[in-house]
Amino acid sequence: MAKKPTVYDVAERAGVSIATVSFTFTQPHRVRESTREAVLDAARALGYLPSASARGLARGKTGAIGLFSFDYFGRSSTEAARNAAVRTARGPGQASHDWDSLFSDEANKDFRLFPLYHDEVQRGVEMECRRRGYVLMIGEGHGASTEADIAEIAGRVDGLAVFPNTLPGEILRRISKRIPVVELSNPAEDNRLHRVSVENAGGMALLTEHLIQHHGLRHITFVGPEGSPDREHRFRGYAEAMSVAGLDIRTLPRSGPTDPAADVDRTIHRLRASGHLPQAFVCAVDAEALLYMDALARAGISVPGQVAVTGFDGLVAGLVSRPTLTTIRQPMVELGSTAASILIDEVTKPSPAPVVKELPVKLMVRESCGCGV
Amino acid sequence: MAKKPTVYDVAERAGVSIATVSFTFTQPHRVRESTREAVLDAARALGYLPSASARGLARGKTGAIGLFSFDYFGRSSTEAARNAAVRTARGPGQASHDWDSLFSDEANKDFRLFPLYHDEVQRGVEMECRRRGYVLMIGEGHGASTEADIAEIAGRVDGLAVFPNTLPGEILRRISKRIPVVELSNPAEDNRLHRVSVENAGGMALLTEHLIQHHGLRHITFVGPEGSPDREHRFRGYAEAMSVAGLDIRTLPRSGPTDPAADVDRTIHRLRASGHLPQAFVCAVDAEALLYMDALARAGISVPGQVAVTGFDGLVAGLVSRPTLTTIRQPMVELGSTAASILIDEVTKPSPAPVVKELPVKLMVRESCGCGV
DNA sequence: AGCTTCCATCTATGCGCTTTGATTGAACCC
DNA sequence: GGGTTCAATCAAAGCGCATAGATGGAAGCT
Repeated sequence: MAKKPTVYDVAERAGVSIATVSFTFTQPHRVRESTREAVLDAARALGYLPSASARGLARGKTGAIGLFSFDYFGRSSTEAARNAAVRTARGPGQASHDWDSLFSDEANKDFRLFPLYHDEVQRGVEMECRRRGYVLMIGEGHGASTEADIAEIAGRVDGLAVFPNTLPGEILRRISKRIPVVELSNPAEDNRLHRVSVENAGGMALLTEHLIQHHGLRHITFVGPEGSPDREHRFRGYAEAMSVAGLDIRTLPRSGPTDPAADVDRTIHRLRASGHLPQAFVCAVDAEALLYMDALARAGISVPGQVAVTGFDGLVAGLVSRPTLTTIRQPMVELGSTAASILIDEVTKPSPAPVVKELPVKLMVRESCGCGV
Repeated sequence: MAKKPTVYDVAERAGVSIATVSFTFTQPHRVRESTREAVLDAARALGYLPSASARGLARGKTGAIGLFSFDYFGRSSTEAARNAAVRTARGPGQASHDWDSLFSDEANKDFRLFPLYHDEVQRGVEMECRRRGYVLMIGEGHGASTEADIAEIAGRVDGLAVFPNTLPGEILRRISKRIPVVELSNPAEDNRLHRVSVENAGGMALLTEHLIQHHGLRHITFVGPEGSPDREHRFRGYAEAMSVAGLDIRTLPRSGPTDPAADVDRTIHRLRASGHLPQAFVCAVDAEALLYMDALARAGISVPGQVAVTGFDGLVAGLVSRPTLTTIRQPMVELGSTAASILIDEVTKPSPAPVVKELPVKLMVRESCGCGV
């Protein structure tokens, strides 16, 4: 690691001023061909690479977009996907703790075995950044990220995309005064950030209507972990479709994030005991649906024979599960690329008002609703 | 986007010098409690965030690690995983072009549906970076990346991890003079980069021995796309195990990357016609194994009944395929975290010689070799 | 020839921060 | 009380680059 060469070194070797060196890299047309060659030769010979820090400082822009994502440990959705994979791979008879024996690497538990929601979104961001000549900086956080964590990212990008519930609202508001911030969900509060979301309500209404009209179901219960704005919007779609059809709206709480599988087992048991098992569980997210399919299988209840189950997201896990999962697929990659696009536009030319986009979703009719079995 | 506040603004508001502001953020113990509070209050009031560019320039380090990865379009391994997913989801009778109808988003073809090799490695890099207080910068490339592409990344990180075949060797060598570079594979040439790889030869030997000793197979053919150093090392392991057992070494070329499925179909057809179908195909990578399992199924040949198939990598796709794939699992997450770790160590305290690590692999005995069916 | 234009290049400044070495008081000691 | 120490703070010098404005010279025009 020899001392890093700078514009000064290149300029000296090429016999020009540093301005000329800078120009040959940033505005080649302003430099005569012959001198340009000389500069490039010198740069090559010295192994020169422009320092992004200096460049960013001088220009007042970094040329990078940040994505603030989850950290991956202990998230229940990840758990659910893990379990789904095990069930699929080993058949319903196998307990899910077999997982570790499949992939165990003592020092290296592998928590991430399906491309989940945020993975696909990240891919979209990457693609758009690349297309527009930006680079991507990845940060990870959890609700309680410290100021320092986030400054580490926010200080080095021109725009920031964040998943919901990864950063405290107050910090987000502060950051958004300096750089554009786009949030990837329906609004939890009116914080005037840029925003890209999907047709949560419309999609869920569509799905619910499918169960009502195509399958003639009437006892349909909505389930799913509370606390996310997306969940509320989806519930609204379900509720609307049920009202229109003159059906009762029913929803079940979840006691908590500890051992969700056992929690769902208890719920199923209680419902069956009281004779109130619904004809369908409409779940707020795929991960929850997989959890319910698992629990129903354990209880010896056939899906979709006795009870239908649906999800929302469109994870690959729902495509390889048995039965395959009827769900609403979000355009996750597009979600990411749209977010990046908004940010880059804002960097270039700020708009006075927050940009809000809602992307269409798509009903994926598969087996778990009772179709095609 | 009001004018971004700087140390000067904070210093003025807090009634101190900029040095004191800097110290309260970087060496809090050096400033008196009361002034520290004053500075932090001022910073909060102004919405101050330190500029990473300025900081990087002043410190001579950026605090970021780069990962140079593939771009995702048109890669055959991705194709193979896609097809495996379809086969799994729809049963062997369904053609794989059904895929698009499953997930179609006109404007947004979704090429990335399983966590492939590089996804898992990336996760490892992310984890280690986070643990050590670095941020991650993602770049994507293809063999022909321009100098400018790569400078964009290399100029803004303290260390760079690269997948093999993503950057021309000469550029890599140049970059490695300025910042540590670690390559994620066995060496293609002796370029004196840092390196982390896995026991390619040993793992493949182990797998081959399993087929020979446990299943008593004797006609075993090695297949897999050429051109990667990893492939060569794996072939060596296979060849050694065969030699030790006194068996013939056989390998099949692949005609090219265009329509690999048809290519494999032809290969199978030709082998069967000539009566030389082997008892097992030992594949250099999981993706290739999935391709062979597909082709064999299309030809009406039972796996593992008539022919065994094995892979190498340990992708999730091989866990959900039918039959499940016997393979060698690489510790991919650990591969990534080790790479990041090497880089960060080098940034802190450069070592005189290239650091080379080889990680252990693990034999995953599943169904496609003939076990447990 | 004398004028203007225009192009290629250079000089000089500043981007926001870190860090060294200097300065100032206050506390301490004999 | 004079000298010593130490903690807290500050002034100033870069870090490597972009860029506005200055400069000089060649070409074009009358």
